Amino acid sequence: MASNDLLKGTLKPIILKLLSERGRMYGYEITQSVKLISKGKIELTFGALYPILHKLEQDGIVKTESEVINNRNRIYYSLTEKGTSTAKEKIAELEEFVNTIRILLKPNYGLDYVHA
Amino acid sequence: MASNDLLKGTLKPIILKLLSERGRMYGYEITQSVKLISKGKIELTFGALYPILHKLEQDGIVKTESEVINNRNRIYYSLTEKGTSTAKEKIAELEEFVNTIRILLKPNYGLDYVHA
DNA sequence: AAATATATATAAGTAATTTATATATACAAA
DNA sequence: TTTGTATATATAAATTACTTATATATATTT
Repeated sequence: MASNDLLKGTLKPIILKLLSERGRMYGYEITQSVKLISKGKIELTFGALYPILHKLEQDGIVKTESEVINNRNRIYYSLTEKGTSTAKEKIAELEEFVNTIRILLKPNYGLDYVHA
Repeated sequence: MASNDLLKGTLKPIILKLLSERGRMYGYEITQSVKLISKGKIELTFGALYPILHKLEQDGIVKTESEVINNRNRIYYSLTEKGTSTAKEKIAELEEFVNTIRILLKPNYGLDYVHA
C-alpha cells in the first residue's frame, strides 16, 4: 500500500474532529468510522489509536466513561471543556496545512516564483 | 509555531513537484521557494532537505550537476527519466491524501456515518 | 470447530523529521 | 573593522509518531 508516512500528525486532529461532532465514541468505533469515511484509504490501527487516546486523556483533552455492553467492556471517549477548544485549534491547524499543501501542488504554481 | 508533525511524508513529494516544474534547482533554492510559496508556513530545514536529496540521488530519481558560482559550489538537482514517473506517482499520492483529509474535515460529515 | 467480528492494550522496531553543529564565501551595516 | 546576515552544503544525534507484532477475551457466523 501507498506509504502511510503522510498520516503522521493527522491522526490526532482527525480523532478530535470526530469526537467534536459525535459527542462520544469508543475506540473501535473510531477506527471503523475513519475507514468508512475515507473509503478504506486511511486505516487507523489500534497500535496508533489507543496510545493517542490515552495521551489525550492524560492531557485532560478527553474524558472516559466505561460501560459493559454484551459482556464486553467498552470505553467511551468525549471531549472535556478544555478539549473542545484544543480540538478547534488542532482542526484549524490541519485545515490550514492542507490548504498550504494544495497551493504547493497547484499546477505550475512554482513557476511564478522562479528567481523571486 | 504550530506542530510540524503534519509535514511528515509531504516533503519528498513537494520537492519532486518543484523539480518537475522548474527543471533544475539547487538545495538552498528549494528551501527558499517552499518558504515563499507557502508564505512562511512551511520551513524546509537543511537537516531535512539534504538527506532527502541524497537519498533521491542514490535511488536514481534525481541527478546532479555541480557548478561554481561566485566562488561557491552549487549543486543542481534535476529529475532523471525514472524520476519523472516517480514524481508523478508521489505527487498524485499526496493529492489523493489531501483530498481524503478534506473529506474527513468536512463539517458534520462524520455524522452521516453514525451507526453505519 | 474454526473463522471472523468485536473490544482494548502494550512493547519493540522503524523512519522521517528536528535540533545542533561544522565549514566557507560575499556583502551590508555599525 | 568587525559584526551580522545571506548564501551554500553537510552530517550526527535526538525525538517521536507511527507500524508491526503480540496478548487477552467474548460473540457471532460458517
